[in-house]
Amino acid sequence: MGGIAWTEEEDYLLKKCIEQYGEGKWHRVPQLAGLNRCRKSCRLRWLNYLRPNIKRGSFTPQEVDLILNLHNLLGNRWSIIAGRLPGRTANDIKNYWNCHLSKKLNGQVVEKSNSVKQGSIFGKPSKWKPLQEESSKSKGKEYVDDDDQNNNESQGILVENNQNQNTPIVIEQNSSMSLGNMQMDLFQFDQQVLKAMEDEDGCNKRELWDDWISEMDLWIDSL
DNA sequence: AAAGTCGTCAACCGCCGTGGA
DNA sequence: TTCCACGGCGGTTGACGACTT
Repeated sequence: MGGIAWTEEEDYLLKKCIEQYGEGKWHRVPQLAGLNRCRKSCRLRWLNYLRPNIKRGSFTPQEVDLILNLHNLLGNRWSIIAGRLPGRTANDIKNYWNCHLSKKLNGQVVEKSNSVKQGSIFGKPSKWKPLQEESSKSKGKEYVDDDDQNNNESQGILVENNQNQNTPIVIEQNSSMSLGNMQMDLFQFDQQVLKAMEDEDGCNKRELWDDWISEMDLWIDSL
């Protein structure tokens, strides 16, 4: 483990505290619960372990499929991915990805260190690595992903991000989501979003994103 | 049986965005 | 407008059990 393990007593105190005072106000939790832990540790322990309805055990094939597809679209945005998988925590999904999926996919479509390059509808400002650093990928030009060693030639289109010019948007062609018989043409959807974004000054990005998430929710609910 | 290596995952770290003063 | 505290996030670490040599 990466730190000092929580004891049963600490878990009990934290749980009791959250039940009494509710979630939030994490800065007060250590004091209220009588724990010698920082606010972040308390929050993490609650979210990843103590919270009700947390699903334990191995991931189902459906969940894995969903993770793969969502990661392909969103990159390493584990909290958003976790939001689409009821009962699973972002930490669980991140660990699962790092232990299983990234290795499986390494050399194919996604690589752990720069997975964010793939299929992100909206570039994430600041933390996301600008594609300009990649010699073979220039702004506004089609590219062939270097990481795709299956030679599937996963081509995409780089579109300049309105908000942060260092963070291009990458949409993979032929990207779709499949789960059983369900099929969703996300590339087509992405194109609609991009078209809409071109017409805006960037201020509506959040709304577009929310719309997209809502569409995703409806789709998942329909499964 | 012992030593070395690998895989897993809970916990920590540091950064960022946001909201209030 | 600036500063600060806080919540939240993704990346990383490291302990420990399982497996291999």
